[in-house]
Amino acid sequence: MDKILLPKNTTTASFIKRINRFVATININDQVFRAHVPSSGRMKELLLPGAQVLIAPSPPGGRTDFKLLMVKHHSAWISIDSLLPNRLVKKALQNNSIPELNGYKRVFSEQKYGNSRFDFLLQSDNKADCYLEVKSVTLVESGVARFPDAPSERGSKHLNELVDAVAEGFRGVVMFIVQRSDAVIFSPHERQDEKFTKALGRAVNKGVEVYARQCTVSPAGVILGVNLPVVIEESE
DNA sequence: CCCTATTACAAGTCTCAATT
DNA sequence: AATTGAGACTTGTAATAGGG
Repeated sequence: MDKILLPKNTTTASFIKRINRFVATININDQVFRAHVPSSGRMKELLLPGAQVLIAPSPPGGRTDFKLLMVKHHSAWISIDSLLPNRLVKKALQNNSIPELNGYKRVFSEQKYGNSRFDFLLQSDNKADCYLEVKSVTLVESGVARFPDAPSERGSKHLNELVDAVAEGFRGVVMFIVQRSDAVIFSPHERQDEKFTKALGRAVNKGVEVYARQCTVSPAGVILGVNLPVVIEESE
């Protein structure tokens, strides 16, 4: 089983507000602390005032007291650490437990390609190199997991670079890791980022493979779950 | 004057390169 | 071999600039 365990010294707190991209304030026993927000998404549906959050102490010497790990939403925990999916996928690759990506001998992290850096490069002696990009998803709307949570120029750029890689004869894969368990399908967030949605459709047409995975989330950790159907609507 | 648009800044973590 | 520094990465906020 592919699983990322959270540190044992976690506690809960009440979310107050997000100060900026990186910092939020939280309430513990009516005392206010600063907490690092380890995710670039907006998460405005999740980070509501009063929401229960799971936190861990930040390393000493930093500028925040705690780090946000999860937020409770409709009585379910959702992981908001955008780096966790990378660790999860890395573990799964090492365990050879992602059927679509089995059989590669070597795994490299953060490999440069063109002007981008992809999360993983998979290599074997007898097949083409495979570039893999992992995306963290925290937003679900009525069963539909959505990405991105905020318009991102980089997201589209990554997809286009994957298309280039495929055109060169490599294998290109993007994998969306949905850090919650209430999704039924995955679909790009067209309202939020039209460019990304179009880029994803184009990428698929050009041979980039797209997968989405659900997760089982609890305060103990995050377990990689089943595949979700990927639905990309044709808009043109 | 006010509303919109643009811009700079803040922060934590990771990687890679350079230095000890 | 181990440590350090720079750079990339990201959005909300505030300050500033520009147009009406």
